[in-house]
Amino acid sequence: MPKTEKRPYHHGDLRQTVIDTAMDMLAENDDWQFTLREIARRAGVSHAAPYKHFPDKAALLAEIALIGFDRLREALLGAGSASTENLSSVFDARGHAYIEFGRQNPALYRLMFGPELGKTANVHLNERALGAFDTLIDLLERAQSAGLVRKRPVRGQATAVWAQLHGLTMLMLDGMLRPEKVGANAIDAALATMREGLTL
Amino acid sequence: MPKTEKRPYHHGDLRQTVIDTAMDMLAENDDWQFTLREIARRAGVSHAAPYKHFPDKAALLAEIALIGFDRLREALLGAGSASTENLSSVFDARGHAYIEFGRQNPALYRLMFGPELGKTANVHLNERALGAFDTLIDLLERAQSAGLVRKRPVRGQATAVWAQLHGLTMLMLDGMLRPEKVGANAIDAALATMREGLTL
DNA sequence: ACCTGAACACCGTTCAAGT
DNA sequence: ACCTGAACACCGTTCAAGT
Repeated sequence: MPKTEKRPYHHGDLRQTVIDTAMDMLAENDDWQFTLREIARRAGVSHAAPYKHFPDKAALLAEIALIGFDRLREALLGAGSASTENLSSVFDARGHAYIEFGRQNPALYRLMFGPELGKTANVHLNERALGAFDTLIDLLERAQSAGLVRKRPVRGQATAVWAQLHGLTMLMLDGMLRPEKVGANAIDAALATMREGLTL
Repeated sequence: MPKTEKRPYHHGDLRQTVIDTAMDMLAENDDWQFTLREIARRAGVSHAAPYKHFPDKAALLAEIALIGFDRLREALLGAGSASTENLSSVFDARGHAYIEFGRQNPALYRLMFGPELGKTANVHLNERALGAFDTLIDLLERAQSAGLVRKRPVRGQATAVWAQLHGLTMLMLDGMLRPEKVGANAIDAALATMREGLTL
């Protein structure tokens, strides 16, 4: 809340304020072009102040991407509890939850998978990103045991599922899934095709 | 070839030189962060000169993205001629050709699907991008008639295939398909899963 | 018709100096 | 321990002026 008030010389919790401000700005555009200087402006501090809390812009981006992956994981786990029964509805629910996360957080999603996180961040990042991946692998293993999914190497299946969802999300955000070209509910149709690749 | 020679006041074909130089710079990095000023420097002209040939940076990006889509289409058409027989090997060949294009032109591929082309370009761009999509739809229709592919709405299947390939390509470029996590040949495995979603 | 040079309004980043 | 102000080396873009 406290964004542009008059502040004493010492801010209090500038680090968190910088992150929050960046998140706010992320929510304002489809693309995520925010600038450190504008964050400082909004936070009411000098443009050099953030450097006391983050070594550089890339470090802030990495921090934010981590938050993004945490939120994505929560959104996925929140969609359908993974009881051994009705596993297929869990797949459906999570597939839609994934794409919906992208639709509702376009700039954040782009940042999470953008090339700006190249070197430094990817170590920590992939840890958490691939946490959700492990959940997917687990789900597929149980679905195979339950006879719901073809017995194939789960890692390959998980890769296929993730790439399918990521691809759909990205093409949607890029505006490439135009209804005239691709059909009205192309996303549902694509998910159905994917399901036929998995299910027995 | 003629890149940094001494030039007369009038360049000759600066427009093409700018495009070529940008393409060269695209090939030098995994990500595509080139700057108009550096292009001008390499081309041996003032940094204002390119503005006589492109209204702004976005226009140059759009031009280059178009070239990228043309090259991708060529790469796809070059991989397996679409005779009615052995359609499934055509699918395989083109799937691999798609991903291989991304691997060999990472910066160009990222630019083609990047958010920088948002407003202006997407009209013309989608025209050509979706040209390849029409080819895919045609392929799927014939494969359905030949009894090789499940009879489902082709647009949905085409969307699934494109999203799968785009997702795999992007995750690969982002370094998210690490062999330790995802298996050594996760891409082939994912493509196999996709094929099982299509074939009878 | 095409290009240059200086200028404007921005960046990210650094660093001595302030509180 | 945390923040500021000025400074540096860059951008993209514009525009009068040069050839």
